[in-house]
Amino acid sequence: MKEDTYFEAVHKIITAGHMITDSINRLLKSSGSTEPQYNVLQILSIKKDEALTVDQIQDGMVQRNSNVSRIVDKLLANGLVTRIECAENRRKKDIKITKEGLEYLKELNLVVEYYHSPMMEKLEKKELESLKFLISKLTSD
Amino acid sequence: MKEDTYFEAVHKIITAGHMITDSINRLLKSSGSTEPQYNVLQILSIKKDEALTVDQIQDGMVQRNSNVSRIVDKLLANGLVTRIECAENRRKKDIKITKEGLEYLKELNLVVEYYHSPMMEKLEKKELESLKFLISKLTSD
DNA sequence: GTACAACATTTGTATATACTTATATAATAA
DNA sequence: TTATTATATAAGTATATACAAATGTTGTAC
Repeated sequence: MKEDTYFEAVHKIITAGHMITDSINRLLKSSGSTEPQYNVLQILSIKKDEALTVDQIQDGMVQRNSNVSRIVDKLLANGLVTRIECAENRRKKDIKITKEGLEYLKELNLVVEYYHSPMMEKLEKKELESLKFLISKLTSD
Repeated sequence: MKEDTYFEAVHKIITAGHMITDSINRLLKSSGSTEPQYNVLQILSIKKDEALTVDQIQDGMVQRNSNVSRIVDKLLANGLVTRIECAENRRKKDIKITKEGLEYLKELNLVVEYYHSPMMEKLEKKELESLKFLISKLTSD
């Protein structure tokens, strides 16, 4: 029955997704960080020369209910990001990753990549592309 | 590059998994429940005539760090499960879903199925099977 | 048998999260 | 202008979660 196959597939997506973030979170904690903090640093690092607002960071977060303000508070306290009032719109905040933040992110990336390395060999490139395609199709509106 | 494809695929799994559980959690809260509570009820309903221990329930949980004891406390307070000392091993607890629990679960399932119904049409049976296969392969040890 | 380790669950506690409300700024309309 | 509404972020608060420690039970070595 198709319905059963659907629920099995979705269950696999859900458990795999949670299992991966849980494992990474545990590893990151050993390095003094957390998955949400890592997530914010990563988002900021993509366009490391331009500032992002809280909203823009929120959009990229895995856990959508993350309180980015408070996560940024913590990163700020550790000198990993800067947060200044946006010049054009003083409601917004310009948040940027610092040089220290980028350095620290590199360390965290090593930990995360080490976690992924065995999994990375499990599927061929074609299979990974197929996986991407199928999930995109499933979650499209 | 294969590595990029890998990370894109994994990112899709993670965001899809979290997005689905978040959405379902929000819906369940409108029905007076939560995703973890629903998860426990579902696990208990599969073998509804035999009791499960805290450990066995834990194994089936999406969020592995769920404190099953406390989730069961809440279900118990609402009469949805029973919890008695296991006869063979008094360290264990025999937890069972009640008739009320099964009825309530039916209601929750309607809500959850309604959420899934549009997504269920997105992929063909063959595609769902392929998805299952790929995630299994990715997460196998 | 008594001690000691292992096991199953619960409880304590600090932190994080979800959700609401508040604050401040900006945009719009009368 | 000055209300009014919308927007962006932060703060308040209750609940949930993560992790450690405690409790009670069983298994095992001596």
